[in-house]
Amino acid sequence: MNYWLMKTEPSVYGIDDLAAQPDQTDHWDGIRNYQARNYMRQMKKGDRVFIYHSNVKEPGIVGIAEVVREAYPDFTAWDPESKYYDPKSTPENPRWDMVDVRLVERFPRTITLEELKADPELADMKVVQKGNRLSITPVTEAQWRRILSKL
DNA sequence: GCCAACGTTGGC
DNA sequence: GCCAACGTTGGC
Repeated sequence: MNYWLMKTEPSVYGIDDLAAQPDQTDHWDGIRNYQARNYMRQMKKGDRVFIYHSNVKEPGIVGIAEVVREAYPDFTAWDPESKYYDPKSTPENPRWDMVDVRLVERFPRTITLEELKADPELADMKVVQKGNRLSITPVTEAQWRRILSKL
């Protein structure tokens, strides 16, 4: 099993939106960055994902989801009405993928970016590094446990 | 709202 | 294939 961190802006789609879905399961669409897409393609059923809220007063990790369906074409790229529309992606030759995730746990509090940055053991995490914009990053098992221990 | 960092685009 | 211009991300 592998671990990941996925960023999202709660004003667009947050953990509460995931919680509101039937079976608390939804597809994770809108990834339009090749590196993030490639990470997503590596995700396996059962992998665990930290849900991270960005662009808010207190950015940080708010809960855990689980991969329930591995990468398949992101159909929002084919929809001219979608904000994620990409005319270069077609059903015949899809450029972007998504996965399905199910909410596992909503944390009682946010594990803030500030906390993550303050922990030397987490200095290698992409999310604490300056200028990082990648919305999907791998997390090691040691980092995963370290973060959970903060709750 | 600002702006640094970064990815992508397109002219050459 | 280079690189300037542009758009986006996301912390602050």
